[in-house]
Amino acid sequence: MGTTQLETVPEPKYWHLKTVLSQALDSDFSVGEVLPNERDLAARFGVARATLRQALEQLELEGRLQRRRGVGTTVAPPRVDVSTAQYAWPGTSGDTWQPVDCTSAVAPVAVGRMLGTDPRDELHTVRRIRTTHGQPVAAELLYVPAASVPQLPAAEAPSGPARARIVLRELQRLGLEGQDRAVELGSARADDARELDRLPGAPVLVVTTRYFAAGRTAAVSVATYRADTCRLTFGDSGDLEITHPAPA
Amino acid sequence: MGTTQLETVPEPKYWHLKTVLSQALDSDFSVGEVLPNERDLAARFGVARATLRQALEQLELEGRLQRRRGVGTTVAPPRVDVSTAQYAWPGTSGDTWQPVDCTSAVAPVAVGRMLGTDPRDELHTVRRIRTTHGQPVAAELLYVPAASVPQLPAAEAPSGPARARIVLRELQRLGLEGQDRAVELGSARADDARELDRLPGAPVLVVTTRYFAAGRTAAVSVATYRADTCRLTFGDSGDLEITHPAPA
DNA sequence: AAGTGGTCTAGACCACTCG
DNA sequence: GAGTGGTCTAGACCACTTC
Repeated sequence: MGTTQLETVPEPKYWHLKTVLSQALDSDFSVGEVLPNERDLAARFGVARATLRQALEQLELEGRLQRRRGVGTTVAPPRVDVSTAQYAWPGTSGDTWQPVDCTSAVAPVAVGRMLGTDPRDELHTVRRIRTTHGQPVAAELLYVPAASVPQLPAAEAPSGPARARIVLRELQRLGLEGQDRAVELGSARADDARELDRLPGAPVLVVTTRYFAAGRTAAVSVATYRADTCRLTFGDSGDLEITHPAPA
Repeated sequence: MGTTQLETVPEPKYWHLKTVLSQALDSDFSVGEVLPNERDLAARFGVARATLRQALEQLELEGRLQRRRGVGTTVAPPRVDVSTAQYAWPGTSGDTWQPVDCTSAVAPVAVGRMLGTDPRDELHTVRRIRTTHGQPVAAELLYVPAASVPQLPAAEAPSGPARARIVLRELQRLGLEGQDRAVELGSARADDARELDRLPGAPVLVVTTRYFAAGRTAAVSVATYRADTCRLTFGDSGDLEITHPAPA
């Protein structure tokens, strides 16, 4: 028989450490509890601080821990389920987004391609944020070509949230013919990071939505969700809005 | 007026480095091209190798780079769109999954809770992998309680892919009443990592699907997609392309 | 055997929060 | 000002791929 060499592979220290810590979190800690600081933990496990941090980073990525500079490391609550299932224009009554601002700017190339607009054209760019349980979970930029909101009063428009709401209202005059979503991993840009109360580069789930109306792509939304705290739910087909079939 | 201190914040080196590299990738490199090795790059930018690696890690996370031990760092192709929109039992004709194996094992606690089974019960556990363009993109474990496939021949069943296909076939006898999806960030377990040709701990998008039939949760699937190479698409409502289970 | 990325160390300093 | 996590360094060795 073959000398299979099965698992002679030395497991990296940080990987083993992560497993040990993960079990400790399950058994010896409760949500919100603070862990010993990194220097103490590293000493306790007999590893360098950088190695310990590699384990902590993974646990934070998995939503098990929460680390805040100047404060400490705490046990994170379970991830929040946030729904992305709504089939409607943004700003329709019932959604949980809050308009923050609205500016004019050229779109990123990827967005410009989806909209089929001239890359040099300025678009209405609506900033919205989404919170649940008082915590910010997502920051969004909604790109609306001028052609999609032809009746928008041009010059005398106000700024800030008021202007954002006007653009959303105008958008809703169009008949929504379909929409389209994609999810991918990204890292937070500086402005998104600030809205989400995270450091730049923090891992985020980027949800790109295309809204179709009048036979073309009428708007594109790029929403970045905190990957550490969020689980995105898609109330698929079948009986929509299955809340909780769990027996009490 | 307030001395606002606006942006006195020193940008971290690795963050700036990432920006510079990102622009260089856009202008001076093409897909598949190999970058100089990490020691050279670090020297060229006048930083420690660890700092350079921090920038490379982020770019890999964003799907811009691909790194392989013993080989080098190459410019990654754009992410692949993979659809998760199918409304049907797993294994229905037309899906792109390939059954690999089927074992009996107790489910993870989270899965057990969704199924409402006794945590000590053994479930049929079907292993499948999904490939596109010859590359593995996802590994799945499908958990099927014995109660969901009552007519499954018990003892004399074969093993491997054949057994997996039998379980899938039995499952399709049930009428699918609904399904439910959630997406979150995770890190690859050792077994998934092997199937996905990545190292353990690699970032993955975890898609959890609940299948409802006979008034309860009849099966649960946990699929882990390579976060570096995949964009998950959800062909939402509007014009939906629901593939209904074919009446056999 | 040579060259690559992956892991690990033992330090240092910085930015932030809080009492 | 004390304590925390975040950044950075300059090394070392290991696992893997390729020639």
